[in-house]
Amino acid sequence: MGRIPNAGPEFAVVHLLRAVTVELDLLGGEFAQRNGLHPTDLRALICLLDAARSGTPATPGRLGAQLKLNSAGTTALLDRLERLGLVRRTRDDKDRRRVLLVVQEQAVVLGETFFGPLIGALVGMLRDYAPEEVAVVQRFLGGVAELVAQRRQDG
Amino acid sequence: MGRIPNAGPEFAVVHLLRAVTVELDLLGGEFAQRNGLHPTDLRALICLLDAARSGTPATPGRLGAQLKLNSAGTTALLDRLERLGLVRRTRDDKDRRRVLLVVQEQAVVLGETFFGPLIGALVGMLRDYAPEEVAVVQRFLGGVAELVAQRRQDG
DNA sequence: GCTATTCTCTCGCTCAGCGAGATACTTGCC
DNA sequence: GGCAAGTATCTCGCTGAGCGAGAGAATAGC
Repeated sequence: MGRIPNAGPEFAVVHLLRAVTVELDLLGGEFAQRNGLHPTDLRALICLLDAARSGTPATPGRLGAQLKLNSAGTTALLDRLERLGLVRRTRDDKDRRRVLLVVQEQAVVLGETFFGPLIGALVGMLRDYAPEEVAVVQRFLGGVAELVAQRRQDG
Repeated sequence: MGRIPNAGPEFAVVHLLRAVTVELDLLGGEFAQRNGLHPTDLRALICLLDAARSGTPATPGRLGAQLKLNSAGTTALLDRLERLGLVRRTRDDKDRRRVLLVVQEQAVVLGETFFGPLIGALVGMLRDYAPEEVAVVQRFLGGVAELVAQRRQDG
């Protein structure tokens, strides 16, 4: 092909990064399928668990925006999650137009089943890294996240 | 929450890694939509471009296996890609049961449009890193890819 | 009170992907 | 050679995720 230059450690990093995301996607997809849910459901669960952890109130609107679903798709998604007993809808008494999403215990367990071992393995791997090296990795990942987020904004 | 321990630089790395994959997924999805194709189509394109680059002959069967699609889904995917002029099907004269997938110039251009700027930005970012630091990042990403791939095999 | 707006849900639709099975070609065994 | 078994791809009918349009319910601003 030869249009995209393709040599040197920088390009190795790019390729590895892509390989990592592909592998993680596939892992997530397989886990989702084993547990009778769809990749979107798993992503939704991640968002909801993150929101719960950070104390942000979760609502259908917010979730739909994060996942780039329209309202109809979001409703269908929540119907699935509620049917599986992972989430419960509650009316917000402060603003009764809103629905608050309460993550159920089972969802936490599920998230743990998926991420727990992964985190464990990763932490184990990082034990072989010196603190400065961990800091480098951290700086790099932060940079990539920022860079990609910026590209998304530029459209 | 509190079940998943959640402090220290290792956990920052885990969270960043997840954030990166989520952002990259979303970026890919948005790019796909802008160009009238689906996330799966983009992933297929990546596989096909990789195969072309490495000289591996691409066939529907191989592609379907990589993307975890069954044969019907793979056929539909290729119909889309062919209709868009990104791929052409050719009979293999060595084994006339097979179909060889030829990536069209337009697909290369498309891949470049997506990855080119991203690679450029990443390479730019890596200019601020010392060679040893790039090596650390490389080692880390390689380790993660291997780790995830292994987890996928254990099922 | 009345209109704007905001948040969620319902309805009808399109189309990606699945399971089952058809089709075409190759390989191996007699 | 000819027939059975195996392999690669495609066709058909279906399920269901997600979209667009718009309805319903509650709030905010005048």
